[in-house]
Amino acid sequence: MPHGTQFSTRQRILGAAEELFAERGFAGASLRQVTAAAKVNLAAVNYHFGSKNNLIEEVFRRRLDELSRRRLERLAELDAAGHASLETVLDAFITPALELSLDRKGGSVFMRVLARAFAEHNSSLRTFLSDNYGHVLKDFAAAFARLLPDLGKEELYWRLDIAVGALTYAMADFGMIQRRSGESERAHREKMAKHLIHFTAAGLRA
Amino acid sequence: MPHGTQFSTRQRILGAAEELFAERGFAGASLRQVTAAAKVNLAAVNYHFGSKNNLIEEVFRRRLDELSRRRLERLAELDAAGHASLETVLDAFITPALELSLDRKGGSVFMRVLARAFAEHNSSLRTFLSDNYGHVLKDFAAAFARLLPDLGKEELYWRLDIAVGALTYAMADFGMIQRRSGESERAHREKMAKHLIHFTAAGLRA
DNA sequence: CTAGACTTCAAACGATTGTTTGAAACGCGA
DNA sequence: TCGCGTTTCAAACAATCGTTTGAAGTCTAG
Repeated sequence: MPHGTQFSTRQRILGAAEELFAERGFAGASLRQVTAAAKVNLAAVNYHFGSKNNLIEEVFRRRLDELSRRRLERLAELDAAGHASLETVLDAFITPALELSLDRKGGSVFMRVLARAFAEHNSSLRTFLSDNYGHVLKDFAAAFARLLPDLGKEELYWRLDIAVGALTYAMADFGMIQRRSGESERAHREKMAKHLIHFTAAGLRA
Repeated sequence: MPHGTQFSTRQRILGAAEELFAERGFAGASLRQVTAAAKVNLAAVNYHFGSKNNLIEEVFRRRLDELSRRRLERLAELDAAGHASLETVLDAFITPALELSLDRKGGSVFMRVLARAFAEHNSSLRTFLSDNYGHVLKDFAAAFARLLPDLGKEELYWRLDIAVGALTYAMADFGMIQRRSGESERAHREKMAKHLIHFTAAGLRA
């Protein structure tokens, strides 16, 4: 790492990798495709990141550090203000992801990558994500436990597991509903978030 | 195709491919790994299936033909008997997938492969699945529309999209809940199906 | 202006990818 | 037993994979 800002090459690689991993998967996107899309030299990946695996982890770290911070921040605000409800806690989890998606041109690029990670069952990637960001899910689970005191622990965990599935799948835009022509990406995603919160809250209450 | 039964090589390849695609993805599992696991010659894949892409499609066809048939059969039974409710229709969708999972030693191998297909956003695989098995989802959507007559069409589609996400994710066993030691795979999966139906029905009603 | 750390580059490394080849082995009807 | 369609096999194809190399280029502190 030198002195001045080093955004250029590193960030270009991360951006291109994110899009190609979302589109073709981690194994399906080659470093040559990534570096070509980023318009940098092939060797730049191993120079800046060491290996393809490290690049993959860095793609997650770049987004998840801030995403986790924002989620926990919103959750803490709710607890402090005494405004915690199923709907507001779900909103604290979803809205930061929504904003992240809307930061980028294509929409939910990173969320698609994140959903891919769930499919990697025995990979070291799941260990990496669980080790580094598992505490976020734990904090939210504790908040839901407080809001649903009548639910047994096992019952609660089942419902949370299903809820995470619904959220992951929907935020990754894996479904069949297409954005209506003329409707902005923002409007489409916000409508989805609204339905998602409504649906999941009802499922958790059941 | 010769005279006698030809289960051996073809079926061994399909079984090994299914497991490796579930574990490493379509791009991540090579034909050499597949043929080694199936204990057949490398060239057998191209001889029996023509290409890797055709093999992938055949992995789906082998399971989805019967799965779709059973799902529609159960749905038709419900309609004929007048027993259709949110819970029973969800059961008609989930139980056949559950039985398919329990047919095999490892549990939900094929369901994991199926969930991988959802992540392949622009691939020809999604087109193949949509073209050949889209009518199943359509029939179920129609059944739900009849059961939720007060819901607007757009509202209904949003909820169904979210429901499919929850079902896909859960049936693929992507969640964090582990089977309890001492608990059978069957008992674990049936418990999941019960929670899944309860959660999703509540979300659809909302 | 020079020394030296940092970054980029073209080129190549061996390994692995999907696919093709032609010969060998097989299985059954005639 | 012969002959012939079917299947298996080892070997090789060009292409692509992740990674490494050493030289060329860029930049700033001194």
